[in-house]
Amino acid sequence: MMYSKSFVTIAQILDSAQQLFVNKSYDDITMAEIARQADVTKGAIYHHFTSKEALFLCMMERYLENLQQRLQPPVDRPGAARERLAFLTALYFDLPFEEQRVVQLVRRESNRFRGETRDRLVAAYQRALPDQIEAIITDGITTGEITASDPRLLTWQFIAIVETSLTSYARQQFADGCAMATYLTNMFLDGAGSHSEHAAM
Amino acid sequence: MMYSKSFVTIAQILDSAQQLFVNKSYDDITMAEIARQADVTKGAIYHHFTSKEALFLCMMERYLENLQQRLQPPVDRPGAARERLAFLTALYFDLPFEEQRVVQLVRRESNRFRGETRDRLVAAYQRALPDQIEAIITDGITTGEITASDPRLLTWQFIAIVETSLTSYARQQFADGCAMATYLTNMFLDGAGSHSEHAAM
DNA sequence: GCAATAAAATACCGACCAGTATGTATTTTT
DNA sequence: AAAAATACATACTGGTCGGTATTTTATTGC
Repeated sequence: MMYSKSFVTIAQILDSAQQLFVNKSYDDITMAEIARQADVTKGAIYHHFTSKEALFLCMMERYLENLQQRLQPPVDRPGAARERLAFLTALYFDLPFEEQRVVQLVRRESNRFRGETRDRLVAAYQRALPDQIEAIITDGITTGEITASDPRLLTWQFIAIVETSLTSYARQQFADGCAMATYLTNMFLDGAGSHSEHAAM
Repeated sequence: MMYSKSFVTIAQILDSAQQLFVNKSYDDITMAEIARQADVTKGAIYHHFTSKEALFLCMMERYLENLQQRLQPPVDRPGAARERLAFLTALYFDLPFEEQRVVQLVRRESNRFRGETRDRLVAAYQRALPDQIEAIITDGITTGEITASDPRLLTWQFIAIVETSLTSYARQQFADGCAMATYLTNMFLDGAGSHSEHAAM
């Protein structure tokens, strides 16, 4: 074994696929395009992946598994939910912008798939983001820091708020990812309403 | 003149297109499928619409214009931002569930288009939702009811929070659309953190 | 260094689908 | 009621793209 050549090729293919799928929709990206971007031929891709769908899934699972590990520290460590959520969000914002946007593919493209592909895609996403955030939120509810409400709904709301920042307009409003993470976390916990005891920004 | 037969046919086509596009992605829906659903032929569709893209755009513009008018009352009337936002959201939830989901097509599919199609799609969406919500939020900032922050960002956050409710799981947590609208609005204004002076639910 | 096998390139196939060309029915106008 | 315009149907085409069959090249075990 030790077909290191293969691993390099596979990584090239996955990287190229990721880059292309982020900027265009699944159907708009052709296998030939991915091959060209990866500097290999279509035959090489089909040697390593059984189908376009399998390639997409593999790329997403690789990305999401990496994301999951990257976001683990604030989940494992104890502390105030506010700080842990802000920390997790800041870690996410540390990624290159293009890599941040890959998570959006789950929502954008998952409807296209059925059966095992869809299940695995959703499961990988679940592990990478909602499960980890929900763990922090559940802790926050236990300690009374967060209002007792459905944790899953709260998780979705938090993710939704963070995702609003994935635009160039939103980026311009903040100095860096850390400031943005703090703002978004505070917005989630304190809301947009005026109440003197909290500074939302 | 005024061939009423055409208008019926056109409406059938647009209704069918809307129904199909909500449940599957743009590329997965064929013109033949739309024709079959509308009980006409592909020729009939191409008689009334120059292209698939034009049909999609026409359908969306029709929907968004209708949505805009539907959501106008709380924008025009004065009052507390909290009540106006909750009212607007409740009006939205009064739509059949399938029609609520049509707004998601803007985010899901607008990347597919370029040039005029994209511009018109985004503009129609802007008029129907963000512009109207931003008007209320801006008023809320003026009166001090909402914290002074970028109104456009706040608008996106509000929309994002409301969109989290477009799942069957979220529906099950609430008795009706009005309760859901109140919860989501309060969540936006008061946040998820515990603070005795505000009841989040 | 030589099979054996994996990796990658080339050439091609079949299905699909947006869009068109063309013909026919129906309605409106003259 | 003839002419003209509109509405719709059918059959077809051109091109695209996922996938495969086959050949060539590189790598590995012996």
